[in-house]
Amino acid sequence: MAARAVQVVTEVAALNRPFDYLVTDATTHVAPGDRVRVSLHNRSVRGWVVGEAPLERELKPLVKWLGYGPPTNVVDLARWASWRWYAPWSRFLATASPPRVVTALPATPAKRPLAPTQRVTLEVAPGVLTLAPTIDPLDVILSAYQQCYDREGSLLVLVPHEAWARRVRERLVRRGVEVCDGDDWPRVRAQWPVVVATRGGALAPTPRVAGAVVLDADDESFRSTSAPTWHAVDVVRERCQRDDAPYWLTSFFPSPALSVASTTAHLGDGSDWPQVEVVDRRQGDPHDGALTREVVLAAHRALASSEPVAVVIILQRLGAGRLLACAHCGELARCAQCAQAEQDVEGQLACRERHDVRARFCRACGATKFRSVRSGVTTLARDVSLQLAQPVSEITASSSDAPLARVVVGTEAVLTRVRRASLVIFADFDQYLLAPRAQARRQAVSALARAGRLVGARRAPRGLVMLQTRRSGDVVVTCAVAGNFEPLRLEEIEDARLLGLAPFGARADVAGEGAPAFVAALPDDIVVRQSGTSFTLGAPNVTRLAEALASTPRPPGSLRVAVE
DNA sequence: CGGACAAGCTGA
DNA sequence: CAGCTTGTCCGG
Repeated sequence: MAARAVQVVTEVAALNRPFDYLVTDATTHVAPGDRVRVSLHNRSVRGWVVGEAPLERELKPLVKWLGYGPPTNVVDLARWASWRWYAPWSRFLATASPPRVVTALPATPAKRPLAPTQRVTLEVAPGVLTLAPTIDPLDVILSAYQQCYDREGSLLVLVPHEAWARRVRERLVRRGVEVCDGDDWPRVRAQWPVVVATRGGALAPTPRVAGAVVLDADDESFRSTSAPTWHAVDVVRERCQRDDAPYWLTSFFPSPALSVASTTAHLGDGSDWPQVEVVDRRQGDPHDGALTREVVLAAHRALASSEPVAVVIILQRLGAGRLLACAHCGELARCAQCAQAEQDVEGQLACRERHDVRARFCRACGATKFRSVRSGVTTLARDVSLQLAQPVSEITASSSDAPLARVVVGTEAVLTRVRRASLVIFADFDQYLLAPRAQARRQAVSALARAGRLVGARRAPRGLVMLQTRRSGDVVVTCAVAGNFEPLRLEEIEDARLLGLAPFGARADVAGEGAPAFVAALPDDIVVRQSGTSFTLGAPNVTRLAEALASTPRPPGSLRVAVE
């Protein structure tokens, strides 16, 4: 047999290119994607075979075949991702590889058709789907499964969190679908009929995708928080285009990046959103406690219902949501005008609206020492318990599953822990509206949607969501009342267009010792703004940004590039 | 990245 | 001039 050579990308991230090695008698079966051990500069390193190489000179031999790696389509996809997010190819190959060596693959089961009784009549066209809260996303998955049934390859289903992924798998198994966990590397590699995974599943090592579904595609968890900051939804879109496969992206409220230039469809209408009532705190009695009079009345009506959990009260603490309490008497620092909590503002005290910037002393006892109170939820729970004369359960992301009282107070974590309620109250909706990050408003819509699931928009009697706010004219609030978020979506698209945000532009942050030299060498059409020691790049689109980054020589010194 | 090797510095 | 540090180069 003729001698053969292969290209190998190593785990040495700084060497972001392949090296050629000779295939030995012991490694004749190596195929692209396989994990191998090679000798590089007198070091023994692991790597991935990424292709065949010409045999034009003396080459070092492959040291060892270690096991299976991603299939060729994912090797290519990883290379695309490394270009798109300016990161080493090996980083994405590692994401698509098994944590432990895999030397054997299971046999793939045949796809099984859904039982006629379980078929969904709903036929959802591929694209971006605006899903009202009461629509069960499982119907979208089943519809996608039916539509992709005759296509070769796996149906890839991505969900934001593992707990949700587990629930989706269980429900699909009950319907007789051959489904596997995205972490079950050998099965995914063997092209299992359906793969349900979280973010990393975008690079699932299935040799071919028949189609893909991403639930809650706007969820932040689809973006990697550590470098490279790649986005699973972009990877899925690219992957489906490569395999000529359809994809469905669901969202309560599609972001501009998702909905512009995609076919979008709506599932459900205004009546699938909860009934929303606004309580304007500007007109309320300032002596009301944490809950206004209207809310207390509504809570008592809800307590008369038969729901085990009648009332859910949400207090989202965004950003620096700390309260200051007097270290001497424990009184909270509150604004004399609006009674909202005061924060430290350059050594002085002031509420968020800066009604009265005053010296640091306690109004009750005059002491000047304050301590920071972490738990706004605890304080609220105590107030609510007094106001409603009811026992109250507290839920935060860290609390354990204890039996719940009929009134539950907590952070947004409540929305995932409680299944049903007849009334959901947002104690301070302004937390979302006043937060500096634009993302907070999106979070508000998502929280409203999840609250809608709790109170069941279609159930009779229809449940209720109440918003305590001082900004009743805010577009988020008016959309919530109307059960129609189209005005907010159009506003977001306009903002994105003006600011050159996705999909109307692409950005990257560049930092490190090499950053000044690097940005100076970029092509002219890349806009560079300096902010402190780092730089922000702006380009007309992601393709142009990636091209510009790839074509610019890397200067000596460290360089951290975060695309988008 | 990290090993190899060369050039530079130090001290007896 | 041995022995050590620091810098630059380059990998198949």
